Amino acid sequence: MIEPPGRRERKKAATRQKIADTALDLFLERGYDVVGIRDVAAEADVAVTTVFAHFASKEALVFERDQDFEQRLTRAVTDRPPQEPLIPALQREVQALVRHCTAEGSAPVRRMIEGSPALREYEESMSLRLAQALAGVLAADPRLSRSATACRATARFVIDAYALACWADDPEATVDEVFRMIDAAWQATAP
Amino acid sequence: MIEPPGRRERKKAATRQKIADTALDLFLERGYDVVGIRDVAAEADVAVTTVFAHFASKEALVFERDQDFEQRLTRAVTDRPPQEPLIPALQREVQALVRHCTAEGSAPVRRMIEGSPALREYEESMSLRLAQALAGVLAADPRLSRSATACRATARFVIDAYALACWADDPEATVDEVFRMIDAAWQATAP
DNA sequence: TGCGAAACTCTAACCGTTAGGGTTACCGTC
DNA sequence: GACGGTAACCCTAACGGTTAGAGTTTCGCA
Repeated sequence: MIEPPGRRERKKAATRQKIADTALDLFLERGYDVVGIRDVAAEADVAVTTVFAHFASKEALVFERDQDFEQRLTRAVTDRPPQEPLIPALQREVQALVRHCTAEGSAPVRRMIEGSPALREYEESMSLRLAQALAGVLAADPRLSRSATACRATARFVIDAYALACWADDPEATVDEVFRMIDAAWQATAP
Repeated sequence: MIEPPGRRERKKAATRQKIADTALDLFLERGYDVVGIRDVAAEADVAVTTVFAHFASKEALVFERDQDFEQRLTRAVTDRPPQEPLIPALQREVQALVRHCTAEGSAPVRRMIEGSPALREYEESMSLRLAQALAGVLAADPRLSRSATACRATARFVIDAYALACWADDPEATVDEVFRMIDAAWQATAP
């Protein structure tokens, strides 16, 4: 099924990777806001337009690592075992995502995000998209049958847990504590 | 105590007001993204730099109306009667804020916000600031004595209720429903 | 009256982003 | 193996938000 990609696709992927790597290196080395897109393009030896052919914005260069969060979260809901309750399944997945974000090597990147309002805003807007996707699968799950409002609220609460934990001193404990609240909130929506 | 402001301050306020009014008029009339800052400045008969002396960004021109949300929310917590429980007090205030945002005259503005990703992102980032301020007063309230995490989570949940209701078909019912969830979540944090 | 400062002005740029249009390199087909 | 289509890439030039710098007007106050 999986054909080995042709030269064309390999070159494209290589270009994308090189841009992302170069950008992150430059950002970490000199600072996010003193490095311009033109610098990144020059260092990666591509045209500025090529950068924007691969990435929608300067901020997107920083968050390439967590592209698949949306899929992971929605699958945690749709692919959970038949009798598995919703909240613990979500909690496990959020723990995994948070671990990924607060891993050893991610510390400099997180410090960089913390220091740039533009990056923090971008992360928030990603979270919003995440919450909307999650609300969608919650509303569609026949095992749940909750109101659209309950689904949307729960989705946002879950993303809140993720966002809070990413910046907390003790991420794992934060997820647990917030999910205790989410569980209570979810029970309160039982039809 | 309150001195009548001198000519200087009155002129400054008038300039600010004129810029905001002109901007909103132009935005609603021609569309947010086809109207540039230079257009606004020209129509208001001021320099572009003056616009930015009064407003931090183009988006801020649209949201001048709800500057005091932060103060209103925090006061709803700190100024509530001695024995008044937290959640209903917050719920009332959120209802008021939502009513303000979904009032008759606000419809065109909300449609404009809906149509512009930049404006929606800006609104989200304002919400984040709101949640942080709220978390602060919750943590400081001696009547509550909950963990910092519980305060932060609750604050975000409350802002979620506000954000969801602003875009819901039935804002008032949405606030009520989400606050039923928030109440359950908050009870679950009792020490 | 005159001084200091705040409000405002103009000019000229910086930076992210995009449109337009051209070149190269790969892929599938005859 | 030549060949046409097209995806990836390039360059130039611009647009629009935003800011620095430096000058001018207007106000408040001594």
